[in-house]
Amino acid sequence: MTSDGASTRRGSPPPRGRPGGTLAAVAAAVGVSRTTVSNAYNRPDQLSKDLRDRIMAAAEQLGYAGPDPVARSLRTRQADAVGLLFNESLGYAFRDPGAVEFMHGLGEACSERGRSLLVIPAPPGARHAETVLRAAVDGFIISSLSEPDENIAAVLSRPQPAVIVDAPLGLPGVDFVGIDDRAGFAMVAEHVLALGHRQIGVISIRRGEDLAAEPEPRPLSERMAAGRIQHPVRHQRLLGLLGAAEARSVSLDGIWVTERPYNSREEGVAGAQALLAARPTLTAIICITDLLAFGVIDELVHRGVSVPEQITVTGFDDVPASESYGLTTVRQPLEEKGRRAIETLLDDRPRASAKRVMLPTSLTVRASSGPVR
Amino acid sequence: MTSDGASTRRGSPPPRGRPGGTLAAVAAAVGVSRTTVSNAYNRPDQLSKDLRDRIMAAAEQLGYAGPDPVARSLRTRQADAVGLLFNESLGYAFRDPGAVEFMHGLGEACSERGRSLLVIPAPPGARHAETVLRAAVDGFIISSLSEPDENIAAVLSRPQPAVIVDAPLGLPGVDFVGIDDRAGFAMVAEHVLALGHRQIGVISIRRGEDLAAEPEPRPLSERMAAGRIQHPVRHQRLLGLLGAAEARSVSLDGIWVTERPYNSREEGVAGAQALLAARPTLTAIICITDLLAFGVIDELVHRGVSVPEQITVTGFDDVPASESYGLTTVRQPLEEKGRRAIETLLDDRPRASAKRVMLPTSLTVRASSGPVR
DNA sequence: GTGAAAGCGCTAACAG
DNA sequence: CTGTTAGCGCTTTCAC
Repeated sequence: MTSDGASTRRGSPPPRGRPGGTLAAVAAAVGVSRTTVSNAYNRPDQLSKDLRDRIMAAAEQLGYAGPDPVARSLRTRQADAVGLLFNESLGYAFRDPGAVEFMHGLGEACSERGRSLLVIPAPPGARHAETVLRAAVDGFIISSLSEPDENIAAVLSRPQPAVIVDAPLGLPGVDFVGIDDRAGFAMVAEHVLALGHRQIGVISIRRGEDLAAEPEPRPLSERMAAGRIQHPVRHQRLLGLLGAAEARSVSLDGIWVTERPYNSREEGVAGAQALLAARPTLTAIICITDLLAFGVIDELVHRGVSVPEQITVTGFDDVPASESYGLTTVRQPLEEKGRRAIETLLDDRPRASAKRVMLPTSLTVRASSGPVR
Repeated sequence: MTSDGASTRRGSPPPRGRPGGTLAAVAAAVGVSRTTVSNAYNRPDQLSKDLRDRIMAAAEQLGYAGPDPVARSLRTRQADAVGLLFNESLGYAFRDPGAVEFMHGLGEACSERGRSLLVIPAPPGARHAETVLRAAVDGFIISSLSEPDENIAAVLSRPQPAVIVDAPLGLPGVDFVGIDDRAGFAMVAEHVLALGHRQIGVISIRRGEDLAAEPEPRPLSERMAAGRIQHPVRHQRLLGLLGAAEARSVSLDGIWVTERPYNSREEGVAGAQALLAARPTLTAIICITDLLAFGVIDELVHRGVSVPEQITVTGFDDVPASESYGLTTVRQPLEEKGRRAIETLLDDRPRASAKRVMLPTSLTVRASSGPVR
């Protein structure tokens, strides 16, 4: 396991770095009490300017950079930091433009409130509960994890508040910020169906386990029936598609789905290849994310297949690059999701029950979708 | 100013969230000493399994999630987190694939050591010294900031160790991890020169101030002479180009540079347009980053200009996408840079002097560069 | 304006 | 295996 370094903590390993005095030392040097030095830093208006200057001078000379953050936190019971539990390894998270937008919102909202963001990677399967339990934060953002997760359990066991973003769904008593993935995805699906498409390929994502065992495209109905453990967000989106088809009484027989291990442009390429090989007659490819759709478009262009004349392509998220790609997709306010998450987490007003913030989605029709021919 | 929220901290605002007992309460409930409970969590092998189980049961019942991280940190003098001071706003940082690779390395290295990453955005001009001073971390990574920076001063005033990545250069006594940007950039420059190019456009980046005042391309020699404050990394790269030209006794007259406000594909497009408008005869465009080069290639393809037959394009960094772009560039081990930074920061062995880790760069020639014709 | 006293919650010797 | 003793460095009443 990886998180072992932390538990191997015995003896008193003198931490590296310069010594750095203490508040008490400064007080002694100036000949005042600790209170006064503390005031010099925290309530400058409580001292004469002259005394304050003398204290700061002494501090500087002693190499004292100000109150120790940890000690201060212990005393004030505020860590001035927010923990972010992410569903991916850090590096992977940063590669996903949707995640990036979201984190941007988080980051800005934190800055505005003088909080830092403590990023805690929680890739599926990794045992980082230790890390979660050791995080000095005022609260946690849990971002689109699947439910049975030891990290979530760890977060919820802690006394600090938490807000869940996107998933898991419906954890009782925990604040939630997200979108209606099902309704949102139903919008693109309906759009594609309305254009007359009946032979449709779907590219979704599935992580972990025995993925290699069944990478081949298969009918959507079969896939849904299999009901394997699936990420809630993905699952909701597929349900939206299903609902749209049912609403129109469209047969599910023409809808096939392939599942890829990552959300990346490359997997979009591979997904398109797999789909086209298995179902050469399809007229539309619906992707569960924009990134996958980019890969699909790349592949189709590469093959000389015109979009949307020959094949319609759609995404989901509306990340910044989607506009230049002319991608038909569903917009969700990613950045705002981040902001609202922080806002909700740090909102001190007492509440009767868990808060539930649902952000709007909207269909954005661009050049990548057109009527079937 | 933004960091004000933090300083408005008076009175004792009872933090939200469930109450959550203390170690002492658990000890009392079980009828043992605090040491024993502490041991139950930190040195499980020091107790009988039976007693430990009883303790854990009592803890669970009391809603005690384990030792308070802040109190533990105060006692052990370890925060189990490292601070990352970044030169950009969070969102912008994540948009840069080079930065993403680097952070990936940081993240992985942190995970392996059971550390979290506390991200502190430090966009130029923002006054986040307060945030830096309040961060509960074991040390700081300072990532490619320009020198006169209040945040750097704040970090260095603290007793914790720090390591500088890429820039600022040559801060005495502080560990450094980076590459030789000058020598690295000289490699591509020399490559382009060797291919016979003499009419060369350069796209660099400049942030802040009166940028709008002089966005027009101008001769490189003029730009270097202007000697405006410039980001060290960019400056070193341009120096590398200069050196390569001098080594070949190539006249600087044919080399023109445009500076863009961001490192993005879009700015690459704009840069190419500006350069081509000002210098229609150029046969090569050298970019200071891969991302800019992608934009240049996009624009050239869009114009029907063939690369490299008509115009050679080069980048710098060798981010993952560069391979599929067929971009000639200089490879730097971005992810390893992240790993080594953490490694260096957390290396407890006493050292005589500041460590200086220089990572290798190498020229990667792909399809985007060719002989002048 | 300034100080004395009392802990925040925990872990690390050291004895038993 | 378990308990006793001492703080880590700071902020905060409350009095002067």
